[in-house]
Amino acid sequence: MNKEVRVRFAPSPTGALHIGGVRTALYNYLYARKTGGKFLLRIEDTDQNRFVPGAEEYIKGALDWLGISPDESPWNPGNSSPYRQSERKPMYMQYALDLIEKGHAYYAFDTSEELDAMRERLTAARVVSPQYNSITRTQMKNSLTLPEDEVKARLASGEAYVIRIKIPRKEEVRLHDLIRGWVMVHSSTLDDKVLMKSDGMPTYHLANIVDDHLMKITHVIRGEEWLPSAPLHVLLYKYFGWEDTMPEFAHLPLLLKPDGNGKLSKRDADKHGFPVFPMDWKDPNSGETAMGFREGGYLPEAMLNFLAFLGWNPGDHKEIFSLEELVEAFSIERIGKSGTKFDINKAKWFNEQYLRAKSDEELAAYLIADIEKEGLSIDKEKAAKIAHVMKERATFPADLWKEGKFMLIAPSKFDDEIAGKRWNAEVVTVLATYIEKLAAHTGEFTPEIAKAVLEESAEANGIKLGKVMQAVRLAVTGVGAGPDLMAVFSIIGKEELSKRIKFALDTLQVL
RNA sequence: GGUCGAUUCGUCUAGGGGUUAGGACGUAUCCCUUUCACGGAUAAAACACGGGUUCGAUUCCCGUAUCGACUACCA
Repeated sequence: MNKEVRVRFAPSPTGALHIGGVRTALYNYLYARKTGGKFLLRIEDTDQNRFVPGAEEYIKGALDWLGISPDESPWNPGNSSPYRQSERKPMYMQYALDLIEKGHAYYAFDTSEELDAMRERLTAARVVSPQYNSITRTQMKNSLTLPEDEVKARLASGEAYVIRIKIPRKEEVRLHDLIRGWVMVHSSTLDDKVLMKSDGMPTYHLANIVDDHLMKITHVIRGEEWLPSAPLHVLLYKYFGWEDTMPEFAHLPLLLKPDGNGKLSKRDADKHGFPVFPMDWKDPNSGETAMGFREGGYLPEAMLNFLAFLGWNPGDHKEIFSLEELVEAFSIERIGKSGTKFDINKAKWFNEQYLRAKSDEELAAYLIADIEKEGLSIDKEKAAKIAHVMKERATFPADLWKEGKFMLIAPSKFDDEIAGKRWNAEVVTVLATYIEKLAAHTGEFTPEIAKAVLEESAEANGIKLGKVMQAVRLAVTGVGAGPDLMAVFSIIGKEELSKRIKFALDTLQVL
């Protein structure tokens, strides 16, 4: 009895895929996997004016990066081809005509000037919401008001026209939403939406219903911004006679700005310096590049985890979920109703968790790439050691090198504040002794040995090691903070260490 | 303006007619430590308001307020 679940993500290729869209895709993916169903990607490119080159590839790339690639899409079609609405163009007219035949739609010949004039007239007459509806359509140029002959003549002459849905004057439209329950809307508040545009393309409303039906979509999971037009869609299913197979609806809460109110937008990204797009996006028109999470150093598994929790939660206290675990735990019932502010701090926290969970070897690869970008080189083993001591303090892979540069590059200057406070005759004595003992030492230079030798150097001069540690760190790294110093010594190696200490001894003055 | 939706710590949220209203991020303090970070511990921090219903409401109902979405031949 239960048919296979089929869900779709249906973005329009008008630019970079917004992070909110990515979450919608994720929820669709999770639901499909959870139920053993299929996740399809349909490109909604019915607006030829807004087509942006590269946007389709961007959408595909973003989903691939996150590992939530669709089961059916323009690139790996299933049995519902084509997956681009522009390529499905020839299919829609017959459905619109069917609606006209049934008396649920009509031709309209009004020019945009006439539409504007109508709205102005209504506004002037203080009509609350000026729209093309059951009242106003009686005063416009359409197949409901014009004589049949004239309509035929106009159509035959190739005059531009649109097809509009004929919304009933008085009807209660009931809509069931899996997240919000029953929503009731009166048809008098709906307007006669355009179904077929004058360029022969369907609008979203028509295409969406026809395609979802033909593609046997069982659940429509989309953003809350679609809730107001959902009653129209319900009406369309009814008029087509597809009520029995009408999909279930689930309208997701919106992603909001981190401060103030409103939908999260690119402006917020610029304002707060965090991305809202999954990957870098170069706008082909303006030439400007918008920052992406991927290039910003966010790990795909961290993004997935973070995004999943924006509007959904498993109901227990577990927070770190792999994709597989998300699939297992996911349910539409546990999706929240209210809008969610975008908290980049939480995203960073997730990133840190996943970064630390990675092996030293995996992290070393990032480190090596960054190091080679600067024309330097390092062997894998050493890179892994650096990754090991640096990963606890990194948020992004790039931090490994950014914060750990001193491992390969000797300091050329020293933090003045620390120097002023900590650099003294005792340190100089200890370090001078240390260099000597280092030179005498043979064999492997482990952190333990580095420490033992340093302790000897201090004791030999009757000085407590703890008192001079900060200054020792300063001498070798140039700064007052960093990972375990003895581990650093071991990684740097005896020779380099001695060199750095000599430089410090020559450079820093005891006041 | 109209229609629809939403409302628990600063943020993400759990919960649900009787609870010390729980967790996480962030913040603060303490511990660990040669520093910073990690880690551990602790703390401050919330049921928008007003009416009902009820022995009892943060929880159910109704209003109000606030916020949001939508209001195109865009999706």
